[in-house]
Amino acid sequence: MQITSKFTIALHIITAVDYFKDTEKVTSNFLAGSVGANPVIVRGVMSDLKEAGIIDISRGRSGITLAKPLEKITLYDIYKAVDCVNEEGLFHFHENPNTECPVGRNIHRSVDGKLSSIQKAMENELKEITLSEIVEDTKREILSETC
Amino acid sequence: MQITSKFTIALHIITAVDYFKDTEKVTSNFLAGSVGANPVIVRGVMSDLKEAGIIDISRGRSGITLAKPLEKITLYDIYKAVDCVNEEGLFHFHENPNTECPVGRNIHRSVDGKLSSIQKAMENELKEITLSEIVEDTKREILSETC
DNA sequence: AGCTCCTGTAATGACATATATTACAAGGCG
DNA sequence: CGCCTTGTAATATATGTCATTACAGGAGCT
Repeated sequence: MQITSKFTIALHIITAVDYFKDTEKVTSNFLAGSVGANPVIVRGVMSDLKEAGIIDISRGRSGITLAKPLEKITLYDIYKAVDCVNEEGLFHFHENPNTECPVGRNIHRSVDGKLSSIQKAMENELKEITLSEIVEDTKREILSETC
Repeated sequence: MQITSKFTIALHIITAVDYFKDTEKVTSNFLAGSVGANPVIVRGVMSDLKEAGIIDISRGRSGITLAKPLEKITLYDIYKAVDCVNEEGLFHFHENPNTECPVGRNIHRSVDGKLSSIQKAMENELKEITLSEIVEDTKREILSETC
């Protein structure tokens, strides 16, 4: 079980949009080349990010730009935008516990709250990290390569 | 993306083993009836729990017993036992970032640590909850039914 | 205005994973 | 010894992810 790679692709896209904004025309094809994925996948992620108000997209020859400053974009925003986890939650409860069994009838109620508080704990961590940290770290890595 | 239902099935199994230990012969078939899943699935989870030293299984006519007191079993133990998340981690990094692109070459390094600290945060929450809480809560729910 | 480049999106296929199901071998308890 | 149970392989189905092809439609450039 793993969270869809659309999540890390989104991080890659935003980082690349910022990094190349002055030197390249940033399009889905360009990004697909950097990410190593199919342009259609990249467009799908772009679409999610646009809906979430994180990037702006223009159809002509302009390319993609950030709609917010990097410090105002958190990992949680991305996580929500690309729909990492569905409405049922991170944990998948088995579907058909037997309602004729006292345990089967009640385990769901007794466990649900605990599981969603665990999920919330993870989501709160996601809210603590902004894209500016990721972009800064990546730039630092790039600089230290050349030494 | 969701964590396999083997996790909640394991919680159900342990709760039922404790709840029925004095009144029923607890076998994979009996448990499968309560869980509402196939006996083979239940045996698979049982097998995982046995390997992790959480339950004891005998093949004869005995059934299943807990190998540890409930207070010493945490959700994290179960999570590890049923292999909810593989070695690569909770997040799935896209496989082929372009090494000829400075961003593609470095994003992995810059993001990895952050993602694994988020995963750890969730796992730490799992360590905080013991099976005795779950069993107690379930029993409380069962009692409050009859009012 | 027209051309070109780009995004938006549907349709399809390959592949992996989750769960169900059948079937049978093998081990322990009475 | 015989029965009941677990252990496990093989197979089927459903679902989800990602790749790929194809094409319609919008935006800017000339």
